Amino acid sequence: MKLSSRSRYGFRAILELAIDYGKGPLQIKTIAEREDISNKYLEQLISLLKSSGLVRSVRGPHGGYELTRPPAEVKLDDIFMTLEGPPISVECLEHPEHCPRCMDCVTRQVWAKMQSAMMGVLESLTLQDLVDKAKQGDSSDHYQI
Amino acid sequence: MKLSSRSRYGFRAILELAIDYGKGPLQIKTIAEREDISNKYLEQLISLLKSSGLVRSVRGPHGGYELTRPPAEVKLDDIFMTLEGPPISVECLEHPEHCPRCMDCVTRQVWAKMQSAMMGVLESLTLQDLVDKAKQGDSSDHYQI
DNA sequence: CTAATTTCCTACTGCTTCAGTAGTCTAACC
DNA sequence: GGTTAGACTACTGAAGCAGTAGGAAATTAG
Repeated sequence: MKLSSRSRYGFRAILELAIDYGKGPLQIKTIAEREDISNKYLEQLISLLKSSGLVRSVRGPHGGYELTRPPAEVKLDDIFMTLEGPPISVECLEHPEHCPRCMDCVTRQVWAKMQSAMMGVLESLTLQDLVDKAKQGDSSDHYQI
Repeated sequence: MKLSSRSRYGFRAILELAIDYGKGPLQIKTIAEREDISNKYLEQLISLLKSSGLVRSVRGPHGGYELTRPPAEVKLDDIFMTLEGPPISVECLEHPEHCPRCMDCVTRQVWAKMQSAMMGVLESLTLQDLVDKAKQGDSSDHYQI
């Protein structure tokens, strides 16, 4: 159950968009530099976010990407589902009719519990929460000598 | 984040061992038949469980496998870690020194939360819990007309 | 109109992991 | 000593990951 770098990079990228929300579009190469991600690869990841409607693009000079909604209205589960799909994806969770013993399958209940535990975390957080935490971390740096 | 069939099969197999705990060793082919898993593949999965100490083997005729401890003493996180490794494995969670920005990385905190949410579920359950649920499911079948 | 800038789209590639399959070897029991 | 189990190693097709590459299309500035 390794987390893909698609998710890791994707989250960091959209967090940059959240931090700069309201300041106009942010370009791929800017994000790529800040987060030290390959330009071309990041392009694909952001296009995922775009096709799911979380992000909007502006083409041409001074173009780039920006969030379609304010960070406070973007829950992390939307992002995760876009980049990674359902956490703990199992055939019998998504298509119960597929497995004949599904109804009384005990292990299935375990997967379901794990899945809802993860979703609980993701649903309880918004991009704004992350932005706040990030800024909080920044300001603590100012106290350094 | 798809759950591997290694975990799915492995859990179902060790659950069979838990159900028959105390009745002597259970053979690969028996488990394979009951759970409809390839004989040879199951062999490998059980050897994983064996090498982590959860399961013991008896060779020769009337041999097979059995749990080393009673089901009530086997927490699900032991099994999961053996079969699948840490849930949401990320380099920066296991080796924080690897990433320079780890200390104030906000996304890292999200992965950590998700991981502990999943571990919480797995640590709160034992094989005995699954056995009880499975038997409960069985007895409810008896009420069918 | 044109050139520059930026996103958009598709294809390709090396690598690793998954999900098995196959075959032989070793231990235990009768 | 033969049968019945597990033990161990190697191999394989398929899929997904993590990029790389290259050009097309849109937008803006001059």
